[in-house]
Amino acid sequence: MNEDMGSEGGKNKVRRDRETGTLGKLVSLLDLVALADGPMRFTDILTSSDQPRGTLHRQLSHLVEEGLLEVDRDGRYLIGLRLLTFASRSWARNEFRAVAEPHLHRLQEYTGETVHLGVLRGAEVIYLDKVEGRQSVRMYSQIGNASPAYCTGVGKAALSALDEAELAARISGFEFRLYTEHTLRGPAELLSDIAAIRARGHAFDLEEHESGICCVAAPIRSDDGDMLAGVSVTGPAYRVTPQKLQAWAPLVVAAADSIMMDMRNRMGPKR
Amino acid sequence: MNEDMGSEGGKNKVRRDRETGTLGKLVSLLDLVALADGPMRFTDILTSSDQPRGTLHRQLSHLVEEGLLEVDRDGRYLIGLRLLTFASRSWARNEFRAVAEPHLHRLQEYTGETVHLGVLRGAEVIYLDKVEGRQSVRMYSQIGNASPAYCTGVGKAALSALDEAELAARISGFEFRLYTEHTLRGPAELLSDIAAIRARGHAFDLEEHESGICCVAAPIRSDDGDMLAGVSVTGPAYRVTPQKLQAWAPLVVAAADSIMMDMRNRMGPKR
DNA sequence: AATTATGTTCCAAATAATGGAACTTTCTAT
DNA sequence: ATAGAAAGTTCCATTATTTGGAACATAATT
Repeated sequence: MNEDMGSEGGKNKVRRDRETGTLGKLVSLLDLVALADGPMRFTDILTSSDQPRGTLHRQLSHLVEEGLLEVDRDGRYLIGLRLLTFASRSWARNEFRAVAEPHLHRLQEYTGETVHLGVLRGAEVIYLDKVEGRQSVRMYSQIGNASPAYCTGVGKAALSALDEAELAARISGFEFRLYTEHTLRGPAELLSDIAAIRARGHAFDLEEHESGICCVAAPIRSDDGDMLAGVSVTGPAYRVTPQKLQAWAPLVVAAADSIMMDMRNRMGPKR
Repeated sequence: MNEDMGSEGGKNKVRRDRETGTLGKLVSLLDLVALADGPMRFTDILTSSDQPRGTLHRQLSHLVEEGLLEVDRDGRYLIGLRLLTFASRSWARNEFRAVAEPHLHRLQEYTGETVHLGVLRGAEVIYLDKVEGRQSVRMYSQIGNASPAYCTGVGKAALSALDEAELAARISGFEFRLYTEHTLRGPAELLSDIAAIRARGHAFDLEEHESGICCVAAPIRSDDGDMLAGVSVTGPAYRVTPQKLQAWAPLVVAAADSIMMDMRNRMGPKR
C-alpha cells in the first residue's frame, strides 16, 4: 500500500523504494531540504543523500531551474517559493475545505477557541484550515502541516471511522514516538482510545502531541469512505478544561455532520 | 475576482524548452493541472499535453504516487495536498518573511487596511504574507499567489529598485494584459511610472490589477540586490482615497526600510 | 603561495523514459 | 439489455536521459 513513512522520524536517505523513477529521487531531495533546519550547502545534501556528486549537482540545478528549490546568496539550497504558488492553488481549489469553511467559523465563534480541519493521509493528518479568534501572530502556521494521526484529536477521530481491518492495517505502519508524557504509547493504548471514541462519537487530545494543548474532535467521512477527515476545537489546557471540552463535543460533532451533509449534497448529483 | 493565471502566458503545452529533462515535463503537468478550473480527466490532460497515452499515464501515476497530484473518486486529477505540506515548510522557514512580520503588523494596525509582502520572481510577484484587520473570510487566499509585477504596487515598487539595464531586460519579457481600464498598457507607460516611483520612493496601484482596489507600496532590496521585494497597504478605492495613500506613503517606506535594516543585521554577520 | 575543501563539467555505460499497439473497462445510445 | 464507442491501462522493443567516476575549476584556509 502507500507506505507514507513518518516524515518526522526518518533518516532521510534519498533512494527509497517507492517506484517512481526519477521523480521519486527528486522529491526525496525536496523533502530532505524541506525538513532541514535551515539552508543546506551542496556538501550537506551530498552527505545525506548518498548520490554521486555529478548526479546530485544536475538534480539540484534542475530543481532550482524549475523553482522548486532556491539558492541563497551563499549558494545554499532552500525550498522554493514556487511550491507556495502550487500550494495556494491546491488550497484555493479544495472543495472540501470550501464546504467546511462556514462551519469552522461558526464553531470558532461559539467556542472562542481555535478550530482546525484536517484530513488523514497515511499515518498523518494534514491540516487544511485553521480558524483563530483573535488574530494571533502565527497566522498560517498550521495550514499544510503534517502531524502523526495517533496523537492528534483530528487524527484519532478520523481513524475511528475506519473499520477494524483497515484500522489494524494502518496502525501496523505507525511509528509511536513520545511527544509528551501523555502521548499514547503504542497500538494497544491507541486501540482502546479508539474504542472509546467510537462509543462517544468524539475524540480528545489531552496534551498528547504538545504539552499544555488540548482538543476535542469529531470524524468526517465521505459516503464512499475514501476520504477521512476531522474537525477540532483546540486551546490551552488552563483555559480549555475537560468540562468545556465535554460541553463542546456535541457542537463539534454537529459541525462535522453538517460538513458531511453539505459535502454529500455537493457531490451527490455527480458520480 | 482575482483572476490570476497567465503565469507565463503560455498555451500550456507540456514540452517546453527549459532544459530540465524529465522533471520539466512533470512540473509542466503539475502546472497544467494546477491552472485548470477544476479536476481534469485523463483525456483532458492528454489533449492539452501532447504526450503519448502510455507516457502520460505513467507520468501521472508517478505524480500521484508521490502525492503531488491526487485522483478524485471519479478518476479525475487534481493538485495534491503534499504540495501544501512542502509549502508550509517553505513559508515557515522563510527568514525574510519572519523578519518582516512585526513590521507588517505595525503597518496594519496603523492604517487599518490590509498589508501585503511580496517578492519579485521573474515577471511576477509572489505574495509571501498578508495581514488583515478584521479577520475576513478569505484568510489564506493571497499567500503564494503570483501576480504580474507590472500591475501591482509591490511589483512596480520592486522593479523600481532595478538599474536601467536589468529593468529593460526584464520588461522585454513582460506580456502586458489589460486587467482593468487602468492597467498600464505597455513598456512605455510602465517605464514612465517607474521613473515617478523612483523620484517619490513609493509606488501606487490605482485599480490597475483589480477594479476598485488601490494600494501604496515601497521597495525592499537586499544589500547585494539579488532579492527584490515590496510591502504595500491595500484597500477598496471608496475607503482608501488618493489622499490617504499619499499620507501613508512615508509609513510604508519606513516599514520597508526597517525590514531592510533588520534583514541586514540578521544576514550581516554571516557571509 | 601552497594546500585543502568545495563546487562544476565531461562522457561512456547503465538505466529509465518513450510511444505505438493491443487490451480492458466504462460510458452512451439504441 | 446490447452493441459500439470512448476512456483508461498494460506491454515491450527502441530511444533518450540519467548516472557516476574522474578530471577540472574555483573558493576558502593556512
